[in-house]
Amino acid sequence: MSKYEPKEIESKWRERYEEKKLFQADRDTGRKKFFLTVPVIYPNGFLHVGHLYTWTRADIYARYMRMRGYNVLFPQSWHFTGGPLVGMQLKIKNGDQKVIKDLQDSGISEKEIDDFKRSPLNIGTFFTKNLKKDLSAAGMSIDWRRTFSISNSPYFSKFVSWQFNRLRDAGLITQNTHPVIWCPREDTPLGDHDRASGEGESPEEFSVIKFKHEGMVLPAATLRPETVFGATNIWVSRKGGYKKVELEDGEKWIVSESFSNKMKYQLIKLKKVEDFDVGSLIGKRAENPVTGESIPILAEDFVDPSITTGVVMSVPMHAPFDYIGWEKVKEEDEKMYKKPKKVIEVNGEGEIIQEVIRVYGKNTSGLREATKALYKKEFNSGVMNSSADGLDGMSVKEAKLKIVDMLKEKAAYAVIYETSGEVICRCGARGVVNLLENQWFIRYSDKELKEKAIKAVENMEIFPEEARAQLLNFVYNVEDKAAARQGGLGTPLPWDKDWLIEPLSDSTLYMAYYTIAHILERLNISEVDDELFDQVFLGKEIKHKLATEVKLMRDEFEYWYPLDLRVTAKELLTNHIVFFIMNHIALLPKDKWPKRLGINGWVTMDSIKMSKSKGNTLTIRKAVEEYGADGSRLIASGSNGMDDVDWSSDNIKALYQRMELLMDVLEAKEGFGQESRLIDRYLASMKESIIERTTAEIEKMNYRNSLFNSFFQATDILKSYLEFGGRNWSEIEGFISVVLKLNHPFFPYITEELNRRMGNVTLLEEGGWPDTPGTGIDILIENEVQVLKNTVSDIRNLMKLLKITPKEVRIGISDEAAFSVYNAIVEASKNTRDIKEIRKALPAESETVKKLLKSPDKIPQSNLAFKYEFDLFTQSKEYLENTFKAKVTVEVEHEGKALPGKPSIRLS
RNA sequence: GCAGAGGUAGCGAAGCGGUCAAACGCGUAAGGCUUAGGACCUUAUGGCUUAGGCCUUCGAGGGUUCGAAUCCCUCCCUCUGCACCA
Repeated sequence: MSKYEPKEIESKWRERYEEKKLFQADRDTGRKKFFLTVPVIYPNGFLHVGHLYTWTRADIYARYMRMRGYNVLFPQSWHFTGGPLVGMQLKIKNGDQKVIKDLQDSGISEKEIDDFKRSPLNIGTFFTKNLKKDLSAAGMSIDWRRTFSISNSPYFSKFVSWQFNRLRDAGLITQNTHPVIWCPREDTPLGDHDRASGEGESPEEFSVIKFKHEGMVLPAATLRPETVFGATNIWVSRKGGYKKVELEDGEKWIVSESFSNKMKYQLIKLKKVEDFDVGSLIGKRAENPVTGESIPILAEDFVDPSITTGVVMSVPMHAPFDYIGWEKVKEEDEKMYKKPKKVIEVNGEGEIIQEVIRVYGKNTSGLREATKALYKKEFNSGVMNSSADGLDGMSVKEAKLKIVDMLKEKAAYAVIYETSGEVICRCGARGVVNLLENQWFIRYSDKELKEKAIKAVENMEIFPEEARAQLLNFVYNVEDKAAARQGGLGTPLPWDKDWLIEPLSDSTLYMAYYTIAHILERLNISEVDDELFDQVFLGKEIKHKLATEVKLMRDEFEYWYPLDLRVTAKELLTNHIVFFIMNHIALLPKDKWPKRLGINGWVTMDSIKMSKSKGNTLTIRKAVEEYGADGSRLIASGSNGMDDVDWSSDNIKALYQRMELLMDVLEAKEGFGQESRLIDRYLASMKESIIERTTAEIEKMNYRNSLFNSFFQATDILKSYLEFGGRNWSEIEGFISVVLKLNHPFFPYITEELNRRMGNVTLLEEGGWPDTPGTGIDILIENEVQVLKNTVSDIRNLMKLLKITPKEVRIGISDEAAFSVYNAIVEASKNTRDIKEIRKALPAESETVKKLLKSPDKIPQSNLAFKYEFDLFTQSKEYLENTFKAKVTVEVEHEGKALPGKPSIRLS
């Protein structure tokens, strides 16, 4: 048994590839080009095999296209923009043990960690260096000469500035307010990764309805303003302090102390703040601005003064908490407390409020669930009833919009923001919503841009096809995107240097930058300006000081662009991919728009998505160490489309085992000869069939199907060939050589090694993809081998059934006449399954005809050949005798049980 | 709710109008190989069956067809996304 040692062999080939600079792609107008990219990497940790999945999918395509003769450019770069690197630096500096321990655990030295404290860039450069090593070790055929770091390259910053200036020229930049979650202590935006808890929470818009009480406003915050018709009372809390605040316009609001502190973040300016005894309100009454009703003000424990205003309107029939509250107070004060009424009807539901409370229970978490369920139900299928004066018969969705107008008209409406759940900063402070003023947006909502984008997506090639509908939906719904922020790393907005362009917005067009990076970054930075980029990317007349270089870059861009394939995981479909497409459309002419997308799912480990936060990662480094690059790359064949795939080391073992089978065959070369048999045709035919199928699948990035054919099927077929007595070395050699080529994109090293062991001197890169005219495909022999396999299994069945071990197996093959009847029936049945019709096509009635036409729906669709069937069985006698340890005779049967494709079997 | 995907043997997963009782893999069982175990190889794995047969299956129910896991209708269920977070 020849054991394969990935480590040595892989590094041997890697060195050779590097020496020969096989992955460096230069402009070559004599060759067709293929340009593909994967997203830039955020270098704040090691990559895991979840990432490897995406990269390998791209690399396979790169290698495939290279074998097809294309000049393939596959570059890779880094993304430093935003908060994570800065955040990590701060955490290390502050001695965050978890972060430090993680770094130590992944083998990073104290000296390096110390280095990280000094600058976030040190972290980035450390990881870029190491990640580059890991990706190369995993066999990525990347041209590293064109690499850059977004937010760590002044040249790239010039490029982004140019991009934003041009977006602004096109009227696609606008300014507006924008809510973000904010740490009031550190006075910075509070991104997910900076949170001790509350990951995924986002700002939520609340309506404030102004209830009036003695010249003061009780601002009740709600997500469901349409239920105001059913308000029975106002709740406040006894737990927190309240304030009376005076707004700029003179309105006096009673709000919780906590809210009074947050109002400045919501751009509500306060003239005066004074303590207020909320107890003095209890039992008093407030006026509902919509209905004019006077309702009591009561205290209730479930009101949390730290959320929104600390003032809540009670709508018992539409809010489980309120319902429970009402049940408590209704006895006490019957006369001041009117009976609650329903204002929303849900078709087919009766007392829905009681129902949800019954189902979910009366404890706090139950009521929370009940609230969610009720909101969902009423929002989606609720209709306002006659208690909602003016909105009667309107769906809740409509009513929600309408009530806002009504409230505005009565000057009883305001908007505030609150976090959708509790967010705690790592510094310990509770996050608030900050309504940022003058935030810069990219206007992705622009109608013309959207229309173009939709057309572009419709015309793009997308693998898998399912992703298209989703993507169209996202493009259709995309809104303006806040494009700049304060803090972190990034390129300043060219016209407003206080703002830094945020990570999703500075990485929409960088694929174009790859085409020129290696030239641009050699120039004198002070000479790199907007005109230069206009001339390179937009084809403006070249009259730059650096005209020679500009011309060079223009040529590069013209040669390499458009981007032929973008490969990403599915989570980027909703944001990055949309922005990427729209920026291309906004800035570049149509012939430079992206052509193809490849979307994939995630990698799971025991069915849980692999991610750093879940702690179930296997780094690329470790995977390659343990399983070899080829073995690790097997992950790419996990799925055809966007399905998630599970990391399985069992499959990797199976891969190497099968590869070793090929090695064994190669080593046994001396045992084979030139003897030519019928089964050779089978191997030759299957070789071409496999080429055809594999090519069709790999072309569409259906790697699961592709590998199934090119490797697992192929090795099975070779096994069958040998079993059935195939001995022709040149057939075997030709077959294995094709198998190696077809699998080279997946497993570059081991295929390269085996190719060498076959005595081939040329590298597979130069060998080319094994195209086939398909003329060698002989479907008859493929069918007949199947007949042989079926017959073997039938014999086994019979032996079991009869409980005998035969001394002799006699196999009867139908005569030639029967085969021509059979084929005539097959042909005829392609047009009709009407037995009478089929009979018409046959020369004469016979036993064979009768048997074959017994059940017309069972007539196979494949033709058979007498000569093949007879010869195949005859030539396989040795194999059959070995298998059954019995004498085997094969004879032609003129009258008997035998049917074409179903030889008769007699055991004795 | 909207949008997308999907429900197939113990499990994972193909098949998407006709050799389908359903590829392939895992699991399980038997045999071989081994001192033994593992690995590996072979075979079996819906039910019944002493000559290759029959019966019931592809979420449920209807329909179209000579023929349906595959097409159409209705229903039930599951998963993913609905953003400004990288």
